[in-house]
Order: sequence, then C-alpha cells, then structure tokens
Amino acid sequence: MRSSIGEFEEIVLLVVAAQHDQAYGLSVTDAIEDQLKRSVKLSSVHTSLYRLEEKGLVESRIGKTSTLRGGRKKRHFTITKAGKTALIEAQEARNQLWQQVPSSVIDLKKV
Amino acid sequence: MRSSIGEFEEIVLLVVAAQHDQAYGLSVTDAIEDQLKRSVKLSSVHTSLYRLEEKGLVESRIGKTSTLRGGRKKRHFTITKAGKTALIEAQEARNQLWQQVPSSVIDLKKV
DNA sequence: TAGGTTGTTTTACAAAATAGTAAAAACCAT
DNA sequence: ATGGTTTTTACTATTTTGTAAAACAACCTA
Repeated sequence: MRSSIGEFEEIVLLVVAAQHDQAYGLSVTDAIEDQLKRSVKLSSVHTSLYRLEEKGLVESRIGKTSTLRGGRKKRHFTITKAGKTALIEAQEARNQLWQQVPSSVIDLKKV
Repeated sequence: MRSSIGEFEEIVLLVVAAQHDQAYGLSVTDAIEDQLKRSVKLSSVHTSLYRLEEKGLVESRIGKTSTLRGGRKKRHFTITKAGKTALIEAQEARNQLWQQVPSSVIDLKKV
C-alpha cells in the first residue's frame, strides 16, 4: 500500500510550516481549532506530530526554559526538506487534477 | 472519528468530476495512471467509487448499450452536489492554511 | 522544603477508515 | 459456445485517527 500522508497529517504539517520555529503541541492544536473550526484533542496532535517525525517530515528539539509559569519544556517542531517536498507534491498533484475539472461542473450555484 | 474523505478518494472524486458524465471504472483508472504516474488497480478504483457512492458523493447509473465489441454495460458515475461541496471545502481549508505559510519556508532552494 | 497547580510531553492502546486484492459473475457481440 | 470487457462481491491488510492516563518539569505558596 502507499505510504504517504493522511488528511489530518497534512493539516498538522501545514500548521507546523506556518508557525515556523514556534510550533509545539498546543500551538498546533489551537491553530487548527481556530482556523478550521474543527475540534481536535491535544493528544491527537501529539500522536500526529510523532508520526510525522518518524516519517522524517518534521524534526523536533526541546526548547529552552522560557516557561513563565510552570510547565514542562516545550518540544518545538519544524518541517524538514522532505516535509516540504511532500506538501508541495501533494498540492501540485491535486492542482493538476483541478485544472481538468470544467468550471461548470464545480459551480455550485448551477447544481 | 471524522468521517470525511481520504487521499485516494479525493483523487477519484476529482477525476469523476473532470470526466463529467463519462466516468466509469476503467476511464478513472487510466486517468489516474496517466496524469499522476501512479499505478492503480482497477478493482481499487471500483471499491473507491462504491464507497464514494455510499457516502453520497457520487451517483451512478448503467449506461446504454453503446459497447462496440462485447463487454458488460458500463456504470457511469457523476459527482453529486454533496461531492462538489466536499471537494471545494477540502481545497479551501488547505488553501487557507497555505496562505499562512511564509514563502521563505516553502522555498525548496533555500533549504 | 513540601505540596499543590498548571502546562506539557510521553506512552500505550483501541477504534475506525482507507486501500488493496483476487476471484467470480454478468453481459454482449461475434 | 467463446472471448473480451466490465462490474460485483467478499475479504484482508494497513494506515490513520483518536483517547486516556501516566509521567514530568517548573513554578508558587505556605
């Protein structure tokens, strides 16, 4: 079977890319909930982040002790080159297909 | 868990939309192989088409006997309104996230 | 300095959805 | 009947997603 990237993983990966060097479990969770109006559990995001790391699409390091009021050190995630490639290729493949779709077909008002 | 649409299903759905009224098992398979350079089994496509139909994202009807040299009647698939909505929403959600990604991050030459 | 509080990661597991395959059945034309 | 094309069925494998609970780390207060 194909080992690529799932729907949710793609979202998480995009958010990591967007947050540049500052992505960690909670920040990614919040971004998804805010921007996509989709409720997610923190633990789901963590699981996803770890899987992405296993696949080499992100990498992580423990941050400095910059915590103001308690709390464990954050693990910051950044997208890797392979991650960028995966993201770009997925998008390009879709774009290519979208171009083939007649605009009349996709015009919701005419259905 | 979320019941949405998988990576492969999205591709199949896009191809059905692109082929307008003429999509059937083999035509979809060929389109994917040609355009995405990705090998797929005919039966995988069929399974996917049926699943999409169960979800209400495509609908199908048996075609006329237009077959020239033998062969069973084709089952033609068309995208439904729900299918179009699903496709558009998936794309819009991604586009929204893409906009947040700093272009410097996604520039592969600089990695 | 002990204990509580909070934010965070880590682990280990469970459930569900997706993808894939092979073989059989159906249909049609010759 | 034979052969070619396509659908249909039934099943399996794999991946993806989700959840809960435990472990950890720092700070705060008394």
